[in-house]
Amino acid sequence: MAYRQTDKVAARLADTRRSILDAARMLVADGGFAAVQMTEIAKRAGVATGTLYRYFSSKEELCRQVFREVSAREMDMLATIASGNEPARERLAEVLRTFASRAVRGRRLAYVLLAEPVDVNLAEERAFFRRTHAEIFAGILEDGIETGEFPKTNARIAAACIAGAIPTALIGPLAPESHELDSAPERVVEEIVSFCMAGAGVTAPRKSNQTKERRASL
Amino acid sequence: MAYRQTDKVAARLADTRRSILDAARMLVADGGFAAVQMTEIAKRAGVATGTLYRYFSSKEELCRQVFREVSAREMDMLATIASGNEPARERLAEVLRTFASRAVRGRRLAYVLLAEPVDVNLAEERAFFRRTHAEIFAGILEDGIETGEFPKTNARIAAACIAGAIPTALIGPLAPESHELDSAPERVVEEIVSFCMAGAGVTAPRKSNQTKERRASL
Amino acid sequence: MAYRQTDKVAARLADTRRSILDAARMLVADGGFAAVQMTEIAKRAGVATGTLYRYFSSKEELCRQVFREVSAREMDMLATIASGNEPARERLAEVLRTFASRAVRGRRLAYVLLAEPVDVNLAEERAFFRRTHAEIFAGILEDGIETGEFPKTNARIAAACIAGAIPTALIGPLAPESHELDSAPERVVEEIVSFCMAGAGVTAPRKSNQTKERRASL
Amino acid sequence: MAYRQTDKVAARLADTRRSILDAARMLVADGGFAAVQMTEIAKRAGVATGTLYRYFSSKEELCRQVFREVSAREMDMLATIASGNEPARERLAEVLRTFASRAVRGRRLAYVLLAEPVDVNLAEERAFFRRTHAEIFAGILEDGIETGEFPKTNARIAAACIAGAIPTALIGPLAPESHELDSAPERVVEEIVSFCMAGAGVTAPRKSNQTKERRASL
DNA sequence: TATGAATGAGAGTTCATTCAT
DNA sequence: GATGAATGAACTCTCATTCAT
Repeated sequence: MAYRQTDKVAARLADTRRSILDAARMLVADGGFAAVQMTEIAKRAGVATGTLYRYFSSKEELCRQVFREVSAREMDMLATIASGNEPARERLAEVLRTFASRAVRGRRLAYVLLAEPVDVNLAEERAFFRRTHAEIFAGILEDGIETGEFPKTNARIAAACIAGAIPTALIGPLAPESHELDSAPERVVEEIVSFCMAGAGVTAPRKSNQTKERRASL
Repeated sequence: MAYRQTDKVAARLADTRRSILDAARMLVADGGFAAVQMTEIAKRAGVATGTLYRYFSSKEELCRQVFREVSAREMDMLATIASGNEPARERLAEVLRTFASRAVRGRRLAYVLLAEPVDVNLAEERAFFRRTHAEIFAGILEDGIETGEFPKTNARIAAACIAGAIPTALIGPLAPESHELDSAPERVVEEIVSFCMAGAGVTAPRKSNQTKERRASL
Repeated sequence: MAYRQTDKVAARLADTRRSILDAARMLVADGGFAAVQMTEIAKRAGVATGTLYRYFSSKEELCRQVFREVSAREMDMLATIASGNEPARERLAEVLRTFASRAVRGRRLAYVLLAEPVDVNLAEERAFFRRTHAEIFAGILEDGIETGEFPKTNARIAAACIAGAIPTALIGPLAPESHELDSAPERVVEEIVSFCMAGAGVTAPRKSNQTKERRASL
Repeated sequence: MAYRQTDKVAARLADTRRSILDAARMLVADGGFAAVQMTEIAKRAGVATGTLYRYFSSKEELCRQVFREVSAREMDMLATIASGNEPARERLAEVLRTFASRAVRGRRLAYVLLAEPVDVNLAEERAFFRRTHAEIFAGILEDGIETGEFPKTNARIAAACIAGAIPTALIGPLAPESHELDSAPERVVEEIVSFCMAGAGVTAPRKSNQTKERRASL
């Protein structure tokens, strides 16, 4: 009885925590970290502002957690593909396609994760995210160089180029006309993938069927 | 009569204006536009806060001016190279080298110009800058495609990839270890240039002598 | 559960709101709307400045509310008398006495309501107040003209004269020596009523008992 | 020679002083004392802001001087009429007409003089003005009471009523429709004069020719 | 434990006044 | 004596954080 009760309580606590993080993530997706206000998070989560501080010691802490959660999902997805058994060339293409197509859907959130924020507090989190991100790319490149699939280049730098090229090509006014992105996102994604793979010294393989099936909501 | 030495006075005014813009630019370079405070600008410029408002009608106006100044310098420099008579391949390499090597020095500022801002007020300025920026790259690519130097690709998307790849590869924790950048920036720059040119379907030409001579302080 | 004693909480909120409005009204009475400062209101109300903004969206809104409250009380009181069944002559006398005797107590506040403000924001409120005010007088005058109690004159203009004469005669240095007002306010009020009624073409009736009983704090 | 030079200098000083006072008066007429800014006065007067402080020790001092000048003109005009040899009844009518018709032209300035300002600094000046003003009316009333022309009343209070009735009837939204004032100001003035004289216990005499000729710009 | 009203430091901006020229 | 750029205290308003209930 007591045990179940505790269980229930713990579940409720976890639910509240979830609500808060979800509310915060939605706000971040809408207006970036700079636009997030504690009052607004509380309102959306259906709790009082004071309650936020029972779950997170500060706004900074809450924002970091949001960042961590969102970026972890992305990194896991890419890491899974990267650790596969396919040839490096195919893994690279798949990773690039996944990265790019997911960024297309959740452009705002992708920007928040990838573009430098004004919040200095999140720099650390972002550093970790970007580093991991680049390491995934670099890992595949190194594999390919080792097996001779790719020409010998500085894998770290090429990885960084890729990590920058993709979101920039997709986000903001630099990107192709928005309607192009909205009407034929796959074509844009393929162009970007081609550019990056060419940059790494290989040609892009045909698109596999797997890619399509991955859930694409960021 | 008072103020007879109009020249002297005008010079002093121009100096003050310069001080303010310089102070603001330094703060922007340190923490981005969002972190800029009028009080702090005034303190660094060695003037009172009220003085700022004699030169700029609002914080927004001052920030826009800073943005415009910094971005204009960059755009002019790249546009000059782009409009040269050399083959597209050489112009592209030169533009990339200039862009990259300048960004290496003023990394923080380069980011501020290129990455998406939280400041809605500056969106207009940035949009113009990014568009112009990408158009410079795209123009060279199109030239090269027309002359047959480059394979046929979507110049706009490739341009966007380049515009993203370079600063990302240079800025922040994604970048190669800082000491690598600081000790041998040229090697890093060359790797990036290689990547981007390969992405566009050509190989990078040897570095010309011109590049080195351009002032590289952002 | 928290805040179960909703009544108590609501009462406290209402109290705070009251404190703020009271503090603001006192400051307005002291120095007019132009002299009101949010910091000072907060200090007098015993709250933080931020609290003011939980109750009123801006200084303007708060000032409007103060104006509305004070003027509504006055208008209601006069309107009630004006809508009575007594002969026009008696209603006019009663209205004048009420107006005058109330203005004697809250001289400064009466001025603020009636004299033209510098605050543009309040112009709307004041316009409504003055119009309503004058219409009450004009209504009685028109009634009296119709029944033949009063000679035929321009009721609107006479009403405006009355609305101006009374506070001016009572407020500020133009008024009879203050000690006269303080020691025998009723005599002064009667003289003013006589003047105004004579202006409208009738003689003042004897003072009824009702008048005395109306609460006279503005 | 030296004498003439000094003379010239003194004249120039006087001119500057005049320009400043004129500029200030214009601004006061436009927006009241609260809207006056030193910078703006200087600009209109064609001098530097610093120069203002060579002629007036502070903004307050300058405003007082403006107030004094404007009010002196009005008081002199009324005092001259009041000190004439005509019967009290005629002098009262003339004074009222002059006061009212001048106030019609310079409504804004009339308000500034008569309605209580928010500036506490000017209270003293206004007190003097209003007192003198009322004394002029009261003097005529007392004359008339003495000669038996007017019924016995409290002259001071009646004077105060008059002083309040006239501007209020003319200024602001309480006043008859503006177009009425603009199209037929004389009719409105006559109604007001009638009201005030009736309030004092006499009937208004026909309008004399003199009144018309007085310059009516406040 | 949850509440949400209250807090108050700090933001951008204004303007009467000063003082080097 | 005149100039006008510079001053900085004071204004209104915001929002992360706290704490009595």
